Formats: sequence, structure tokens, C-alpha cells
Amino acid sequence: MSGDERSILEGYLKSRGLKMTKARDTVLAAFLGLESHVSADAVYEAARLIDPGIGQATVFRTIKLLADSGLAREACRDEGARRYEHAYNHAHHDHLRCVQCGAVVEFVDPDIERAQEAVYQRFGFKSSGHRLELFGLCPQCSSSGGQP
Amino acid sequence: MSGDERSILEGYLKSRGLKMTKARDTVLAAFLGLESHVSADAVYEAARLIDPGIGQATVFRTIKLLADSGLAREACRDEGARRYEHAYNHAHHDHLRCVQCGAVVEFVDPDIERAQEAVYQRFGFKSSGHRLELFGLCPQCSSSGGQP
DNA sequence: AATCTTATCGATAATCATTATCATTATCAT
DNA sequence: ATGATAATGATAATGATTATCGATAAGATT
Ligand SMILES: [Mn+2]
Ligand SMILES: [Mn+2]
Ligand SMILES: [Zn+2]
Ligand SMILES: [Zn+2]
Repeated sequence: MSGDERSILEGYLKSRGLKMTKARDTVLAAFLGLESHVSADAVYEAARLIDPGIGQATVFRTIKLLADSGLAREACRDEGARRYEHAYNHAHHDHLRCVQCGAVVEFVDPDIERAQEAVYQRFGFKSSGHRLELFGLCPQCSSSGGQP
Repeated sequence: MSGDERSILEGYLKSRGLKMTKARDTVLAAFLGLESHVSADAVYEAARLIDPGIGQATVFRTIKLLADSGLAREACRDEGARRYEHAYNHAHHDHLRCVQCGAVVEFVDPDIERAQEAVYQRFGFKSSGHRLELFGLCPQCSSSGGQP
């Protein structure tokens, strides 16, 4: 559970004739050291703590490699910057977000997944993934009225 | 079913001390004349056919008003520009998109909606909307192999 | 270990959709 | 009609991401 991700990245790179580099190692470590849903900029900041000379473009490029290799995935598609989350040993799930305080709950609902499959069949589509975000007010925010 | 949308916009504007203008009328007409999921740029092009002198910024601003007044809503949140769809007399629905040809099917699934409500209750959230997009291959694209 | 090919780096310019700015003009309650 | 104020259109600015490019490092081959 330590160097697994690193070997996955190495294997992915090798299979494409790409190279494992110091910078990519830095970005990987930075990403793995962060939790939940992180922006490229957050990864950039974490990477600079490891190697202050790393370039922002390299972070963007490497995050894309992480996503392609299956180590990262896009968590949501909202305003502003894209956010990524760990994909290795982190199974598919959907998100429930509080529109007031931004709290995010990750969940998997078998009924929803099953009903989605039924929709695919109804229209003869072959499934290749989905994105579901539920918006609402978390318990704290709904008890404390509307605006804080 | 003709001037309804116009009265809705007028009422919304009046309630906020805003003014009904020629430009806003133009953007509304342009938007209503388009179907399905349109970008601000598509509305801009349609609006220029009505009034060639209209400004792009005005189109962006007015589309936001249409959304706030309930006449338009964001249809999806993918790459590139935002896309809007009619919201008046166009009830909530989700989208099933072919990742190959871009075809979009609009659907409503009671089982999914019901299961979503259950998720809200499970976590004590108060619902305020959701966004669901299913991705896959449409019947045509999956029968004609992978890449066209 | 030296060499050689090629991918990668970091800095910086470029994109692209959307917003902000601002001087001029239009709207509308009076 | 008048005046207070919102709206317009041109244009600059923003912010996230991508493209460009000369210099450098990776790693296979000798
Ligand atoms: Mn998540
Ligand atoms: Mn739709
Ligand atoms: Zn909350
Ligand atoms: Zn298709």
C-alpha cells in the first residue's frame, strides 16, 4: 500500500514510451499526500514544498497522466478549477454537496446504480460511466436557518 | 403559449427594479427560437440576426437573467462553454449522452428520483436539485464498432 | 561510463469563456 | 417632458488551462 501507485504510474509510462522523472515523482507524492477533492493549484502548492522549482505546467501535465493511468479521476465539474480525487483503491461513488457550506458527502446507492442501468437498457445505450451530484442543505446549515 | 415567457421576464425584472429593454427582448426571442442545448455564443449569433448591433456582453448578461427568472437553466457542465435549455414548460429531466457522436437523450426516471430522495433523507440533507449525466454509446455507435 | 535519441522541463505566451469597467444612451416613474 | 438610474456595447481584464520553445534530463545503446 506504499509504492503501489508509483509502480502503476511507472508501468503506465513505460507502456507508452514515456519516462519516469523527478518532477513526476514529486507531483505524484504531492497528490497522494492530499485528501479529498483537490485542484491542480492545490497539488502545485504541495509539490512546491517538495521541490520549490517545479513548474505549474508540469503539474497540470502530470495530473493528466495520473488520471490517464487510473490513479486520479475528476471528482466534480463545478465553477472554477477542476477537482481531482484519488482513484486507486477508491471505488466509484457519487457526491452530495451542501450548497451553503460546501460540505461534501460521498455515497454509493445501489438503487440509483441499478436504476441507471435500466435507463441504459431502455434506450439501448452501452454504459461507460456517469456523473451524479446531489445539491442541498446539510443538517447543520438547514437548522441554522438560511444564510449564516 | 406565445407571450408567456415575455411576461415572466417582465415580471421578474419589475420585481427587481430592472428594466425591460430592446436588447433583452432580442435575446429572449433569440433564445426562444433555438432548441435543445445552446451556448451563449449560439444565442449571440441568433440575436445578431434580429439586431446586428447587439453586444456579446449583453447576451451573457441577459442569459443570466433568463436563468434567474426561471426561463432558462443550465443543461450540462462539460468541456468548453456552458449550455442552456428552455426551462419554461420544460420539466426537470436528466441526460444520457453518446460519448462517440454526442447524441443526447432526455429522460426522467422515477426510480432514480425516488432513490435520490432516499439518499437525501439518509444523510439528513434538504434537497435543492441535482445533476445527473449518463455517458455511453448510442445504439448506432455501438453497432458500428468503436471509432467511426 | 560515454554517447545519443528523444521525452520532459520550466518559463512564458496564447486560448477561451466569462466578467468587469466605463462613458454614453435608453427606460420609465414622476 | 424630465430626471434618476439602469442598460448598453466596446474593450480590457480575469482565471484556468494549453501550446510553444530552447535547454535539460532520462534511459537505452554502445
Ligand atoms: Mn469523491
Ligand atoms: Mn435537456
Ligand atoms: Zn452545510
Ligand atoms: Zn452515438
